[in-house]
Amino acid sequence: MWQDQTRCDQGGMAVLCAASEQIRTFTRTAQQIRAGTVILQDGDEFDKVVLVVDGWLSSSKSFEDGELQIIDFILPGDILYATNGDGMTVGLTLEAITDARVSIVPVSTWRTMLMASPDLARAVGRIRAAAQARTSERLLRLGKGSAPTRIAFAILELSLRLRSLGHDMEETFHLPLTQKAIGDYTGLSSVHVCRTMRRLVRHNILETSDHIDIRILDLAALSEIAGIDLERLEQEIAPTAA
Amino acid sequence: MWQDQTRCDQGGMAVLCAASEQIRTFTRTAQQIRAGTVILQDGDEFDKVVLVVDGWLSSSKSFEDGELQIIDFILPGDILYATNGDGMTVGLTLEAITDARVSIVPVSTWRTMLMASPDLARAVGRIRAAAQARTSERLLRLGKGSAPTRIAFAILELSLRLRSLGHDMEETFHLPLTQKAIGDYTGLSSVHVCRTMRRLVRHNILETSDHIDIRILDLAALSEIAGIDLERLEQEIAPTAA
DNA sequence: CGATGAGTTGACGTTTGTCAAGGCCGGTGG
DNA sequence: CCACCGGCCTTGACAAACGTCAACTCATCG
Repeated sequence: MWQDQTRCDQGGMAVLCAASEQIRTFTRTAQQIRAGTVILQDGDEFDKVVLVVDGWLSSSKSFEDGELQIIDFILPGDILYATNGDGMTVGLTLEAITDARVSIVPVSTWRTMLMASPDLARAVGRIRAAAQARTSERLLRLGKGSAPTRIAFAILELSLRLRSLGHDMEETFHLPLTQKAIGDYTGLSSVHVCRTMRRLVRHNILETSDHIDIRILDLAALSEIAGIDLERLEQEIAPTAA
Repeated sequence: MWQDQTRCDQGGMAVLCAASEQIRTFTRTAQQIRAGTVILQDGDEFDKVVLVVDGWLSSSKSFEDGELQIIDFILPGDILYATNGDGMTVGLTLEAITDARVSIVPVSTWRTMLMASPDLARAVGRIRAAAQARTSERLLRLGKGSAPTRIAFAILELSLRLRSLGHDMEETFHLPLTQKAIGDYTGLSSVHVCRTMRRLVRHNILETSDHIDIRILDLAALSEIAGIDLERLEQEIAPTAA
């Protein structure tokens, strides 16, 4: 079981809490969600803002034939604006990957909070900018990247995000994901994810234990395969305090 | 040459103008950009907001080897928040596809405007939500869609966006794009774009003239190939007045 | 102890990219 | 006016990447 729970006083959550006392209230009154629960279905009516306090969520979309694509993983301190351009419905399925705690805030409340605290508004702006930058990087790799590129990038992206939540990058880190989930995130079949990860292990770039506890052995090589400059990526996708 | 210029009193631009007198000022003082001009380079320092008044822009990212992915087309009435999570640099290359007119607004001015006009803030929220919904749909198709699915979707997405700018869907519409650009948008090679579009033409789903003036003959078939319900897609990606 | 679900590996088929050649069109310079 | 050139589209032949199917292992759980 995944017990290395991230704490709400770190990463994006810390930025938010620093910016607004009211956010801290939300972290206390957040609702518990059990792993596997579907919180929102693509097409539902919903116009609120979702604040993740703890745990991993995924937003996804799928075709009618069942083919599913994970749009993003949503980690503690992230904010999900899932509502469509019509302002009434959502275009994403939101699911808890691990046990999680989320606050669901009506837009009117949210807007009032942003108006009341310019610091909070700036912090939220940074968090949204970071999410958008991540999405752009991923679009590039889904469109033009090979399987190794996509997987290396996913691993580095998630390890950076975990690091900003207080994990150490030198250590082995655990992703609460199956290979199928990684495939749904990278647009690959689970079989090909397996093959590609085995190859990275054989080349002494990664080490795995329990199939999905990952330790990066050769960060430079992995970054090159991912097609990134690690420091630049961190600037892009890690929201900094305003 | 592309002369069917969209006008700033339609679509998203109309929504914005209705919400704020100040926006109308920006549309008058916008700067002219010539087709082909690179406005921003991935990595530049830049923390302003770009408002498109007229013409087509593209935002893109690329690998060091030159492989390029168009992240989004930016049409009149769209707003580009290109700044990264660090609040200082941009993670996108912004280029004018056609002659264009854009306003570049400092974030402080922009924030002040949003604070001053709740209507504007709501309209901007809708426009951002629509852009995000479009991106999610495209992520799904880049990850799990076949070439025909991606191309059919791109055509329908763009035709919907043009329609909300006042074009008629029954008519032939012109995309100011080469097949290479469509490939960069859909993550395909230009050769495969060509093949796939020829096949759609042979099946009497599309008709083309001048290679890229498109008329949709069988909207139902195209929607099915794209994997969408046309009405639902319009709800998602067309910002409605708040 | 069987059942289930995840990972692993091999064989094979399909989709898509790459390379190459040719055609069409608009522009440019003699 | 014409020859030439460069882009872009088109098509075919071939190669590479990735998905699918199937079988096996292993750990977990009831």
